[in-house]
Amino acid sequence: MSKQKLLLIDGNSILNRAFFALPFLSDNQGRNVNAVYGFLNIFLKCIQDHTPDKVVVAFDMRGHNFRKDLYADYKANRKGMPDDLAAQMPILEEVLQLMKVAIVKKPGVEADDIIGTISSHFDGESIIISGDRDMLQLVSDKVTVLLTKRGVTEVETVNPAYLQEVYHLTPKQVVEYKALRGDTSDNIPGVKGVGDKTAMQLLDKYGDIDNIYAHIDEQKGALKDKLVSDKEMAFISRQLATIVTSADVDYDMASCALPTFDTQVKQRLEQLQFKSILARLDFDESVVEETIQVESVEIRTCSELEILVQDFAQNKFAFHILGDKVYLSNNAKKEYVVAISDSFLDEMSLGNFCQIIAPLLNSNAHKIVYDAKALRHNLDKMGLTIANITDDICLMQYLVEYRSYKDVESLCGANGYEQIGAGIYAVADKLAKKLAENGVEHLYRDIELPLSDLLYHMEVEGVKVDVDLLEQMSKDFHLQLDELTKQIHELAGETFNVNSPMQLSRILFEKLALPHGRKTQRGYSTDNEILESLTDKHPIIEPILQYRKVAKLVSTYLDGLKPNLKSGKVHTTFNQTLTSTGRLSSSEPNLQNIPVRTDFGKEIRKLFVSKYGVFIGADYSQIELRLLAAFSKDETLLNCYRNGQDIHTAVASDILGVPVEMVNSNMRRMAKAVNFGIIYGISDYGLSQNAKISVPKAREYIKLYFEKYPTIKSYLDGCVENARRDGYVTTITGRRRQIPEIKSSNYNMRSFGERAAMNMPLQGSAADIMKIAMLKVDEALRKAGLNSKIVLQIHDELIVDCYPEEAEQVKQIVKQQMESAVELLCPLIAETEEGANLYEA
DNA sequence: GAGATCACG
DNA sequence: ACGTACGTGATCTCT
Repeated sequence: MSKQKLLLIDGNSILNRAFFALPFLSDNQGRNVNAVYGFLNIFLKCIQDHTPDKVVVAFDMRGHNFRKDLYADYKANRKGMPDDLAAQMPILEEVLQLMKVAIVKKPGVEADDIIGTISSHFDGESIIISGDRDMLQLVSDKVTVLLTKRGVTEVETVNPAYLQEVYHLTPKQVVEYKALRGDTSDNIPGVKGVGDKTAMQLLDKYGDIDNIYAHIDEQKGALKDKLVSDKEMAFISRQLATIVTSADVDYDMASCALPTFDTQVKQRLEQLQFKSILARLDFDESVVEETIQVESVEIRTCSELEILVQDFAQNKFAFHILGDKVYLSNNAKKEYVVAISDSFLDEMSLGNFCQIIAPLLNSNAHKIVYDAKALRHNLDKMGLTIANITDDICLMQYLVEYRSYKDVESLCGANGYEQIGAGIYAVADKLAKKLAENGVEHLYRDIELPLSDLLYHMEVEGVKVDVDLLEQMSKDFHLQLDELTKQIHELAGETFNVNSPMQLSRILFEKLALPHGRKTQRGYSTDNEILESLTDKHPIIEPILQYRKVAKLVSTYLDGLKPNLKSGKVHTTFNQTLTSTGRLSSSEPNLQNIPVRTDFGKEIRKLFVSKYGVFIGADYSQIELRLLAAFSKDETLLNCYRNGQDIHTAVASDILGVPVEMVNSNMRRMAKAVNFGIIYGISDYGLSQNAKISVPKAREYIKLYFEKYPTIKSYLDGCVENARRDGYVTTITGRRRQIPEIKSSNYNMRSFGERAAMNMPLQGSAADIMKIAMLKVDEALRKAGLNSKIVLQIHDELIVDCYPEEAEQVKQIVKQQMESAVELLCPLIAETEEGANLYEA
């Protein structure tokens, strides 16, 4: 499991800041709730901005002596809490409890000590939010402190580098600084007469107060007198400022989950009249789940299983395999579990089980499953097949709420089911309702569900690899690598690992003192762009660039392919429920990123060869730009496509104001970059980077583009508006993507949300259309009695492994079906290619 | 396990 | 003034 992120909130500090920063704010009973409001605002903002996995709020408990009694006086001197603020404490605690947020407090332990203790014991990244500068001593590689500024929602993000740069302090020196300077707001006395400057000078020279007093004779005049007379104060102050990281507090990390927003929370916030908070939260309106009691029956004997099979065959039932257990259920309250033995001597041996269950799996009964495609592969290994899968809750969940549960247990668990058999059965009903509410039943039933079946067959079919050529290429490339390595080491004057960006950075920018670009965590960036800018500066660059290219190809596509080979074929896995836009992804091996852009890389494509004779490759021409034209109804672009004109040339002509005949390749390239930028949700900086032009120049092009195509501007603005209003955007089939970032107060996050809102309808609709096309192509091939098979989908491209005698017909079918997948305001064009391997096709 | 880098659409 | 293009996966090194 990856390292978790923990958000720790200094409850009193934030509540206090909010109270003094905000004007009176009345709830429905006329009580002031300004501090609660301010607290929740910053609390929710932090969760949104920092996406923690765990959240804890720490509070002081007033009325108890804090920390060492000796110093209690100083702390007790703090201004007592105004009644108006004290009255808000229980309200806040109540709201946090409703949100199921973990609250930690303990008599005699201060909130900052609680935070210090929890963060220092937490095995992951901690983010602390507080208004108290004492907290800065906790800053480390693993701990970031967000310091509230004057207002409340503005924060200063402090990490060790920032602390050094802005405050010129190390985390340890924070307490030393306080010991000298004091802090009136926190009633830390410090040394009278020592201010900011003096404290810094002293620390700079001596490091800490022990050392200052050890060399006290080096001081003179008034400063020495002040230091000597307040020596005790300095040490007391230091102790006061020091946060305890080993306090005795009880907390359970497992219960520190993210806040939940259910109907109860909503009602309470309505009473408090927190309208803006209500507007930004997505409430889970469903009734609060409780664990649902399920009767779980073990099936031990063959005769029991036989009876069950009889009973279920007329039915609708859920079926799942996990490890050596099989779960069956036709009822949300009861399930049957069969443990399959791997010993053929046992009653419930794999053989016996398969024999009995096979008729049920192939019966007409409606089967409800989790991840049908994986299940089919699983059954394959047992020599079983399954027919009539009518629901796949994994696909359903993906269409309702993208990528929230990664396995069947968590999906069932989230719906109150610990038993997955009954859970799958019950969840299917719930999700069916949600699909209907979201208007994506058609997408589910007519696209994703049948596609799962097609993808299964594509995966099984696999792609043949020319193993001899693979060995040959691997050998050749390794030789080249050795050669290059030798050359690089000679030019560097020492041996080092060229694969290590860190070592390479040292060689290039320290040893050879070449001009460096941006920094990374461990050195200076050595990526392609930087290296290319250095080609003229040193002869070592050229072989390094070459090395990089070859090493990548060898490790990923030659050596990396070998573990995936099964009898001369590779069988990728298409992930159907992973991307946020609705695209597929491919893994083990990824066959959606076989090199194509460079001649050198293209060689790799020769490794993938047709099993039946030839590959037919078919790709959509500029599908996303066509969708942009169609969705925005921009007549200029639509006509361009209707007349079969070159879009990039047309756009170049339009925005640069030159006749089409005058557009040169450079101008066309620029227009192409702009067109891509539009699809990605344009920004001047992004375009400038990609097109290698200045930011003002990029800005100018974007401005010209939108002036020329105002309908596109308003279409894209509309996407952003939709996302802001509804919290999501949709594709041509109604597929949704939630975009919570759009409401973020963080500029970067919000901008990202806006770009995603513009991109997703285009990228996602293209994905939808391709999925429809795949189903149509597959169906048409079978109807025509052809044996050629779709083997790959690469987003806008299909690869069919084809019998030579079927080639012409296949080509025609693929093109025809792809182009007619949906009806748009402009034509959809697919172009086909043919060849014995992926290089040619 | 995270970050850097680079392969693709 | 902010600091960026959208969507992925694999491999390597270093912590």
